[in-house]
Amino acid sequence: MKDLPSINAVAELADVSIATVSRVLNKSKPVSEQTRLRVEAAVAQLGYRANPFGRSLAKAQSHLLLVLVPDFSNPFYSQIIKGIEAVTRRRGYKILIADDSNLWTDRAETLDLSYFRLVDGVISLTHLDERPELMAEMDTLPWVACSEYPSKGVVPHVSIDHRQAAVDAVQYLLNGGHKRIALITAEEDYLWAQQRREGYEIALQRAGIQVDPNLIRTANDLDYESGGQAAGSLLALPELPTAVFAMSDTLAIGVIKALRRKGKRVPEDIAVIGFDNLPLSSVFEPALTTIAQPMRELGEAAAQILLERLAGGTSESRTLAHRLVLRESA
Amino acid sequence: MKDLPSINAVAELADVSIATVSRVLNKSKPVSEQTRLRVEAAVAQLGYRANPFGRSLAKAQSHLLLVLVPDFSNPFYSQIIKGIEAVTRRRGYKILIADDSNLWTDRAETLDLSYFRLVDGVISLTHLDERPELMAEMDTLPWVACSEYPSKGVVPHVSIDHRQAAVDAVQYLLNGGHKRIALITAEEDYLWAQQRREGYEIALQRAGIQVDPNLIRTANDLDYESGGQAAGSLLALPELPTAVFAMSDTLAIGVIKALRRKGKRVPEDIAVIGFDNLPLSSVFEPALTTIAQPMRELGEAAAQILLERLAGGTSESRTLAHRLVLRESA
DNA sequence: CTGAAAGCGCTAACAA
DNA sequence: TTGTTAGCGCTTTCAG
Repeated sequence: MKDLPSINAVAELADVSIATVSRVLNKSKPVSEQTRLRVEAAVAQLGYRANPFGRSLAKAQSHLLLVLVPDFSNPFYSQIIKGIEAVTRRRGYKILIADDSNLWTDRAETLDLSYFRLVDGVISLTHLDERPELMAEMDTLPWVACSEYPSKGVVPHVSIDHRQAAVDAVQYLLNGGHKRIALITAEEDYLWAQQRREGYEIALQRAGIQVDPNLIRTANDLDYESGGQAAGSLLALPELPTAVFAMSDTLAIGVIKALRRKGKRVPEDIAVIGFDNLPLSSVFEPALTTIAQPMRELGEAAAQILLERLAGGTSESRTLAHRLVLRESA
Repeated sequence: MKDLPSINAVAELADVSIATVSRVLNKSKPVSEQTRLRVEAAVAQLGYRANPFGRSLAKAQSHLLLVLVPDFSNPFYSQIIKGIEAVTRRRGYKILIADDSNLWTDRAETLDLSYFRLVDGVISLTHLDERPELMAEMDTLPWVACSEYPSKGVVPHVSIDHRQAAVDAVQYLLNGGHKRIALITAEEDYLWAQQRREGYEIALQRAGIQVDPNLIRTANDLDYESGGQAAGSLLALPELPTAVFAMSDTLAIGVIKALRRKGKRVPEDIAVIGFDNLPLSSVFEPALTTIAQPMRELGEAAAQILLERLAGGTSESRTLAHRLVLRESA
């Protein structure tokens, strides 16, 4: 394409040394008003912008951040990333997004590890246990986990209290008089899935209700169809549940559609409660009763922690508040 | 954090020159079996991975691509990006995503132009007319536009035939006997909005129906509420339309909800047709009749064109096929 | 306040 | 087949 001016061109035009140009560009040392103006004029005239590779090489930092995400077309994650973006951009960082989803399906492909030489830090929304090649990079760079975090270890993380949130959801159903409450869970690789399941069990036990394994289904994925399948298998039960706690709004919607197709009314015959409070959950009919996660804030908080660490600080993990949102489905 | 080994460390350990190390790393020149093995052993032992900044500086290319997107949490765009990611990752490129949405609302903020010094090429999904600071970068780097493209100029682009797609949608309604067909359009900055509107007008004219400006509403945004508002104002009309063509599925859903709230049945009282075929359009009830855009393929094609250009080739613009998807809403 | 020069980690031309 | 060396564009001592 076109050859771009380098710092040398600027120095020459302004009749100063490249060191001086660097100083005015970075305000790293005092420069006399007069030469500063000359340099600025030269910069403007040439349309000069620094080559980031030269800079990164010299300073050993790139102002690039890596966001590791299981699937960024999932609205839950994309909201979080919005939050991350908003705070990092303001501080002059750019984000590199690595979508991990191909990696799960396609065992052959593994995350290109050169990502980690490129960035100053990483925010991970993905599952890390059993990913030693990723965990190894935690000695190399500052990490922060968001929403999902390694079960053991010392990575600072931001998330809601999934266990308590699940207790709240199930308690709400119990308060409504439900006794046979089904659970649609996701693959329990994810820590949040385990914790929500625990919450489900705790709430039932507190109410003196025995956990019935027949009422628990594991969805293959987090999409509508998986929810529908799980609901279908629930409908085969001799005695039906009167309520369903689905671990995500997308699952809940799949469940509701499947129930309706079989002639069940929601919430009259079977109540359904979801999780996440995605934008579409208020649009779907019946509007979803669900646990709201503060997605944008999760992302913002994670970014803030990372940025502070990058600045030499040492911020800690945070737990943000969830909220029970009452609508029509339960 | 931790100091990472450089190419020097490898060279020393393998007892060769750094040039040789570089050669085995890049397979750029023949190296004897024996020394190659020594180098590889050293690399493995040290866990060496090349510093991308050194490499980029020397080769003047980064294997980074920029994706400019109006709002990546919009499922339409995130599907496209999935397509882009899939093909670029396979070729060893990483993508940097710049979300333009803050820029529209927040006039103060403007896209950090240093993005363009960092990447080898750019794929733009965003509106470029009236963005001279962006257009200027087209002389600097290879660009390809996807879905949206500059009205004039020479950027290769990938999209569907929006005009024809709109004709198809409206024709379908006409075939169903509709004569009063409303249009919910979006801000017509976007070329696709203009073209779809043209398609709407063409189809009506061909049917000998006069375009009635009273039946046309411009939504403020592409979200549910905007669709609802537009529908609300349509309902104030003395004579109601019998069908609505909404320029996106999200608008269509907003429209349907607003109509229902006013006691109108869809499609019996008013038929509604959408555009895009987002995943949720088949889940919503009534399931949306809509024009399907091949989102993933759009992204893949755009990425292929860019990659070929980067490789010295000269691929051209492509128009992909759309598809009318008949479901329940019209 | 300014300039010369070393060095960041790598590639590639040139020599051997 | 291998090594030496000159950059790539920038930041940062170190002198002055």
